[in-house]
Amino acid sequence: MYSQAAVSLTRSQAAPFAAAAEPAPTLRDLFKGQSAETLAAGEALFWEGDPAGQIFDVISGVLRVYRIMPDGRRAIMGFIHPGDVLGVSFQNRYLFTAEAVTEVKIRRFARSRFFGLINETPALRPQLFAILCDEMSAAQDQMLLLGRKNAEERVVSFLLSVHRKVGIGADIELPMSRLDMADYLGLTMETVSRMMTSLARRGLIALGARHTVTLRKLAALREIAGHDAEDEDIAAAPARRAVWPH
Amino acid sequence: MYSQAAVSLTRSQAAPFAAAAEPAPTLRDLFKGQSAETLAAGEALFWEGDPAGQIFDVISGVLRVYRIMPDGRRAIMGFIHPGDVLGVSFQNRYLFTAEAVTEVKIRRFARSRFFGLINETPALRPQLFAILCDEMSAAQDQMLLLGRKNAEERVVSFLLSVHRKVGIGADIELPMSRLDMADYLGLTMETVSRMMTSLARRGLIALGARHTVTLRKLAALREIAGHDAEDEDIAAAPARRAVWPH
DNA sequence: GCCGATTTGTAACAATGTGCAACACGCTCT
DNA sequence: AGAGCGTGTTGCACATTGTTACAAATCGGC
Repeated sequence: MYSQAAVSLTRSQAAPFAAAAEPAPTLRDLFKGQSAETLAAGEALFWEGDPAGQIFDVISGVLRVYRIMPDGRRAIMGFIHPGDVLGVSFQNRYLFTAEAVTEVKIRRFARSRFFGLINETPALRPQLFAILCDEMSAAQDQMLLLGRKNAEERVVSFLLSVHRKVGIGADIELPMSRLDMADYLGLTMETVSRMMTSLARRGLIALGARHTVTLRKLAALREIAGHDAEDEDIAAAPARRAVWPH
Repeated sequence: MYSQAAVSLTRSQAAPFAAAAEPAPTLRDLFKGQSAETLAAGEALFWEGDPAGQIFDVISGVLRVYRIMPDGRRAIMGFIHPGDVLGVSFQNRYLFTAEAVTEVKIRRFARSRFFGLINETPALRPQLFAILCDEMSAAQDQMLLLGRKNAEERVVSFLLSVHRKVGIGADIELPMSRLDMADYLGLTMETVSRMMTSLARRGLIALGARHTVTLRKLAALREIAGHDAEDEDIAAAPARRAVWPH
């Protein structure tokens, strides 16, 4: 579940590098030696405009990344989950703020060292490229959602994408607030709430404890979301192999 | 003017590579040897789902890149201008259709060869990275626009971004139709039309021949667009130097 | 330079989503 | 267990944008 700036490597690194001379390192291996840090819910990891000095491996918890307009309007560009790498696609400065939604555990890595290793290690380059392509792909999905889907479609698309990313059976956890969802989906808190209620009333979902939702009729939900969303599992999986394009 | 998948290198390649042993090649130099092709207005360069076999250097003309929903709704992800490189940020397949808005001249380059050269030529790698970062940055701007700006702000932001990209003095050319603009801005043709009329009535812009607009009060327009847009000239320019992050 | 086709502009009306306010629910603290 | 607070829900009036329909302007041929 992200539209931006972070991409799960659990899949992207799945490519077979058996042919390489030494055991091919994966990007996430780089973080192995780094010590873990903990952020409390609500704490910022970095701010829009900060010099982009580090990249981050998310071990646990969820973050939101967002930009704010001068008058206070907020647009959340994505939610960052465990397994995602955050802060890669910047040149000089971070272009959004990253903030913990829940308690979060991360590992840091200096960008200079990161790009030094990329430069020295051919096997890492397709993986970096894969991250950036996946980010773009997610951003495109989000532009389609924001530009052309109605409120219900947006909410359902969101639920399905969370389900795909971190769903356990038919249940999903939504650790973020309704306001976070609204700022991600280009809606208001109230509209999100109304859509959730409406979906529940029709038996498409069931609202459990606070942040838990059960997707009761996956097929119907996919129908509403309009292609993409969950089908991507099949459609996009091949594209996630981290092999240099050929 | 793009939100997606293509980035001008005229700026990105500006970094001084004087220190390099041999004259450092720039990405766009790669296309030098390729023969130019012409597309008529309305012709597609490639389709969403096609195997991503080539990248393209746009010499002249404008293209639109878009995705279509099963029911026909269309979301334009960006407009591609001369100097942009198109088709880079894909793994296996193109994720959108690219179609000529005007007559277009392009040069092709096989992706396999492209990435081979990237692998062999360290100086090209920061440039590729810069392209991808600029694409992400543009996509983020667009998500903010689609998620949180109203119709007037969207239209003004668009006019300013066209002005920044290809404006001559206060005049801009809008080769695309109102429908194209609408599908790019998440609005309807009629709303775009209304906003343009309203801006003209208030003297902020002047509507010339069909596809020509004069920005009469830049300051006021920038105020409406809400930060970003045109200020980026100053803010983002440093980020466009194609140096490997350090 | 004229004619038909296409695109754009305008206006009346409808619908979706918003804004506000009241209220309910659930969690935490004591 | 109960008070208090933050968060979520719901109803209603309203605004912005979408729809529909039609008029006007522009373009592309001939």
